Amino acid sequence: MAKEITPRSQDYSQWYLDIVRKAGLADNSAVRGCMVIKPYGFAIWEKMQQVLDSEFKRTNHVNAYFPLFIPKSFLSREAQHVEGFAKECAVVTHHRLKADPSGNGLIVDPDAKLEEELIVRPTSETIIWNTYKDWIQSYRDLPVLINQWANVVRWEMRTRPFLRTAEFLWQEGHTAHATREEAIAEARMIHDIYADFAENWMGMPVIKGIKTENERFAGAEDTYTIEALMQDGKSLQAGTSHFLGQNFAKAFDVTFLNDSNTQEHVWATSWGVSTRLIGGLIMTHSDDEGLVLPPKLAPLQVVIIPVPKPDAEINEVAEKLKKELESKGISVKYDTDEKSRPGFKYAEYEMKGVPVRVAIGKRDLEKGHAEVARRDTREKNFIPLEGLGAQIETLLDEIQNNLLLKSLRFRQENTHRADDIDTLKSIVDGRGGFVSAHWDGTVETELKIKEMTKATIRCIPLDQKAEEGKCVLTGNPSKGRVVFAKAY
RNA sequence: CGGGAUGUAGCGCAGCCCGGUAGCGCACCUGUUUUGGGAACAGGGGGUCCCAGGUUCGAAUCCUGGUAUCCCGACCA
Repeated sequence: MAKEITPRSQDYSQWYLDIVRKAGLADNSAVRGCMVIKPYGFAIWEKMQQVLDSEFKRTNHVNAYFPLFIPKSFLSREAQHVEGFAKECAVVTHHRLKADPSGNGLIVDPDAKLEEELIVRPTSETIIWNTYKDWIQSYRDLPVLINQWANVVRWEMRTRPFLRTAEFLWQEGHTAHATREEAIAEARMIHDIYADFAENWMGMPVIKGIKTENERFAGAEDTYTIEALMQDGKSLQAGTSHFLGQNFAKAFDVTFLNDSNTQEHVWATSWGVSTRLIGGLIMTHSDDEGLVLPPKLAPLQVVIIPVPKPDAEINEVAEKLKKELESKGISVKYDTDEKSRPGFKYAEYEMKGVPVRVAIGKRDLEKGHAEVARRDTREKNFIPLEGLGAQIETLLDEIQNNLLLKSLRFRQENTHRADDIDTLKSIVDGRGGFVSAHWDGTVETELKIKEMTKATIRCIPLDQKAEEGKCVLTGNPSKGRVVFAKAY
């Protein structure tokens, strides 16, 4: 029994915080709203980075790095962009401290005030487009396909580890193109990469769609989003890819000469996923016993536990199995710590979401088998030592598939249709989930529905079927259903 | 940024009302016995009681001011 994790049924938020804490993913820090990502949590992020980074490179992107600070004036160049971010910026006003003349400690030196304040980047469009201006002259300079791995700061009023922190880690891609079509194709391609990553690596099914005017990125013409349904019936925006049109090119005066010698503004995209994905990963699979990780992203895939403690005979079998698994590219730990007993270790590794646990004791050796437990279903089986490595390899694939199937089933069971506002409200107020409903396409209606139900339009699904209908609120004509849900 | 609460050992808390040598559980260290689902016993270490001022012979406790965090709202990847 997991004695320290609050059950989901009792308090979902507390459960989430318990998992983050007890699985050793992150700690609160001395800084409000900022967390310390601990080695185990960071290892998951590193795995995510590896996969995404190689996908970006496969699609011809390169990495670069731009400054943490942005001159205040840059932010105001693009009108909607300022509006979207101004309220949550950390600002640097001085560059020096000095001893407090009236006692101990330090004060900000008033003589060290900056000419122009610097904003700690909430996102890098402005500093990057200011730079692109110098890089782009001709259609031959295009496209520019750059990604950066960075931290950003958004001064949020309320924070939760991974899901919303004042500082977070992410990647942000910023691309420049000669044509509208090419930029849109780029934004869509990245959208596909994000969706594939969510499903095939995280085992987290997502709805691919477009944001409504009200929900889209400040400064974008279109925002493509992936939305995942969490266990508590809320939706998590897991990644976005924006078609920025010529907004930033115009704001920063980035033009190029096309092949017929005319000046044009560049077309842009930007796209990002953040450490928020880790929050999504937790809330998609984990249970009351702790974290559950899909094998493809688990820092440790298999743990071998000697029962009750290591000895020469067990060590030999365990080490051999470890080598065999490692030769298949599987990460393995043989836990020879003699201070804690097997039961403690079982609970510990379940808490940490290690996909497969192998227990080997004297009795097992006599019978020529080992006890293999899978974290996702918590099933245990005795499997012959002969061929055990291959069995485990298969089992890891099975777990990966099972987690996706399970989440797909959950989403299916928690996706409903609503044809009137009362139904919409009762679903949202009850178990939550995705609600597919008609909407008349106006911001006013969306806001009114939000006010009444707390649900927002998560997206207009890309695979939206043309379907004549009436808006759930106004009864005005609608051409297709959109997805409502409460959001994180 | 509005409403409410809380800061005492690494973590979780009691003590405060009614001022008098700072405690409990977990964790940690040492030892012994244990060991197939979170071991037991014995001994031990660890504290600017959020900060500053005040009242007092004496403050974790009372008073004033600050500050931080958490919860509920509004705002948001």
